[in-house]
Amino acid sequence: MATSIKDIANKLNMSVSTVSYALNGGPRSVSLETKNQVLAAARDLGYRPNRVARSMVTGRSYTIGVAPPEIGDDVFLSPYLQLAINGVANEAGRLHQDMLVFTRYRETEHEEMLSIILDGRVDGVIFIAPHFTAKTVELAAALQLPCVAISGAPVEGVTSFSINNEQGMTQVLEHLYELGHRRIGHIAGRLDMQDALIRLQGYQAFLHARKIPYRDEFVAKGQFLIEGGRRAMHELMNLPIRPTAVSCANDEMAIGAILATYDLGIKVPEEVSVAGFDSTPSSAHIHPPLTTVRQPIGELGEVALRTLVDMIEGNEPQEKKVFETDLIVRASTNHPMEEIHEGSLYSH
Amino acid sequence: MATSIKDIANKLNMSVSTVSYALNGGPRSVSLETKNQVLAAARDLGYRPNRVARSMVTGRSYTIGVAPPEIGDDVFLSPYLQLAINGVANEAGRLHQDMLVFTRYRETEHEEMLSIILDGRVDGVIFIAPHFTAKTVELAAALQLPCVAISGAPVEGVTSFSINNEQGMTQVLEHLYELGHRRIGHIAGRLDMQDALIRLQGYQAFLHARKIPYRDEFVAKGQFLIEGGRRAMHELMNLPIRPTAVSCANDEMAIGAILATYDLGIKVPEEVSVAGFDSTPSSAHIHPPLTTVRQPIGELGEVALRTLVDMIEGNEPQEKKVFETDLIVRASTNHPMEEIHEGSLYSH
DNA sequence: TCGGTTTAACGAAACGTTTCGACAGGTCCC
DNA sequence: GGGACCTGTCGAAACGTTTCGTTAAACCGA
Repeated sequence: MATSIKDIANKLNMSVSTVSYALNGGPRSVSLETKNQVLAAARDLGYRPNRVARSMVTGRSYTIGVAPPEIGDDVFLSPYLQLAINGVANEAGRLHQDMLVFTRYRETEHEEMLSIILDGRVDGVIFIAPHFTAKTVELAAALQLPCVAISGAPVEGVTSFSINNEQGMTQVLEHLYELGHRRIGHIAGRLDMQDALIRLQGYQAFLHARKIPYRDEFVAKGQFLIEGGRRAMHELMNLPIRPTAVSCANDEMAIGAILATYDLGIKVPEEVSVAGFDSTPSSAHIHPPLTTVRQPIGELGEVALRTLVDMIEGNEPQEKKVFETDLIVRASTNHPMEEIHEGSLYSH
Repeated sequence: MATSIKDIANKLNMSVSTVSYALNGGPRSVSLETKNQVLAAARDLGYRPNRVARSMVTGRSYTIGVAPPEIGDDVFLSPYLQLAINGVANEAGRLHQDMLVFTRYRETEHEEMLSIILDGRVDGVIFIAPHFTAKTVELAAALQLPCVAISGAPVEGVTSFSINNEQGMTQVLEHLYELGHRRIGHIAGRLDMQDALIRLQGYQAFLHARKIPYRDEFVAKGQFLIEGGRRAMHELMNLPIRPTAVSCANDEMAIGAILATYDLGIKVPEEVSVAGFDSTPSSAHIHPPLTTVRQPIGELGEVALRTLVDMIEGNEPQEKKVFETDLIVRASTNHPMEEIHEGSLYSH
């Protein structure tokens, strides 16, 4: 067995409380001599404090929970999650918190999930991109568990951090519009996730504002995945009348879309412009490099963690915060070809 | 306060032990009537078991620790770590283990790190790509803590999972050699990490076996990072006599190397071949797509976790396992140009 | 010298579980 | 009808801490 505070107490013929005071430097004082004895004995015996026992009495674990979106296996392959978790981890390190990742989200219902979250191991939870169909976040918040969400849009009654999705969509569509595009397609993400839905709505709103008729066939679904984007792009490019530009709801699908253009021998951006969303690292390396919308995902993670720790410390939670986006123009977007070669895009 | 087992006992005028038996279905039997009463009361009171208290007495937390390599901020941006952790998380979910990520590695010395690891929150630890200069792994193993390492090479006295780095290097260098390359450069990783060192040694061994003289200036250091690879490639391409092919110790540096060729207006693979190592997702998307060595990082993570849980359950640890690698040939490598245009590579 | 404060230490309760020893009552079998 | 055995329950100890109430001694100023 590992050595405990009691072993030290026995060895030195002291009470455990004295040893505890000596080890922690409080809350009562001990004589310098005692303190040195205890420290020496602790070293000799290879004592290591048991944080589980401590957290039983203090109620603090200095560990925060991270709940990824329920997307089955391979959650950690999502660049979005990677960036968010990286931000959380960076800030957690600074604030001396460890990070408990719940790996069993997928197989659980709200009740079971809540039990996992509330079982005492963590002081609070960060939900990353929760499905808005899942009510776990709201329930957890209602049960007084400190928690925050990084999500597509503010969550009712929960401290949440999101980006201005409408703004981002407007930026990228405005860019395409100004390049001269009028037939703009959209590859949508998982529509059970806030970001996907709001970006699609932003797309529709933009068309409406510009008085461009909405065509159902110009919207394809890509599930936020590379392969989904690839399939969706095949669909769009096989239409009798193709879009001249495609805005994708995330970079992974945009990468898939570009891979589809390789398949089909279509040139980007000469024959079709492709834009992404998120500004993941890969977006800069694909050929051609992606025009995309930068959202400060890592920063969201950092701020979310900082706020969560704040809430745990007992401070008033802020209600929400919305981050701004930037357009990053790279080589995957340009003027539509028909301005140069009239009609050439109608080929099938 | 959250409701406890004692609240249920009070409400029903039972002893806590009976309630515990009813809730857990053992180890003693309870009457069906009692059981139903307890279950109903638990539901009514919103009871959730406190796993911290349970793990105090059982000694099991059903949580495994993940210790990333000590590489400062932005650990989660490393594709290698992402793939490994993804594998660990997948398998952890299946085996009902949560994953505690230690975020404070960087600021701690062995002793402090050990205290964090051994503080009772985890049943065992997976070390991912530990520096071989850091002795934390060995110390943890010596202290009887179940632990495994995913690392560049087997670690003395520790159950470890690694890939056959020599094999991988031989595969990629053989490929370049057969394409006709004789002036082969190498961009090395962080030489305080096993993988980097062994790959460099593999490079040297290959040259020796092929009787190609080793040139110091053909080896540049890239720290396993994109920017490092880019800088290193600039160095190599500015040599009076350039290598005609460059093997990089990981894909990120290879991507950096390709970015460098963009900077310099050098064509890949026409003027210089570039090969990576790891087969990360991005390697397939960079232009041109990277020839690289596939190592089953995710699988390593899965097997490591499964083995760790096995050890926790008390089974004999296996000593180590070495995984095989495959060469993936893509468009970034080809015959050296000088076979076609003699001497053209000497231009500076 | 005396009351009051400070310092140092002890013992015990508490956190929420699990599980062992004990015991009462019932059933079974020869 | 008496031991052996099972079933259901209780009380208490244990896990390793922190911290409160208490006490005894030392110290201080008037």
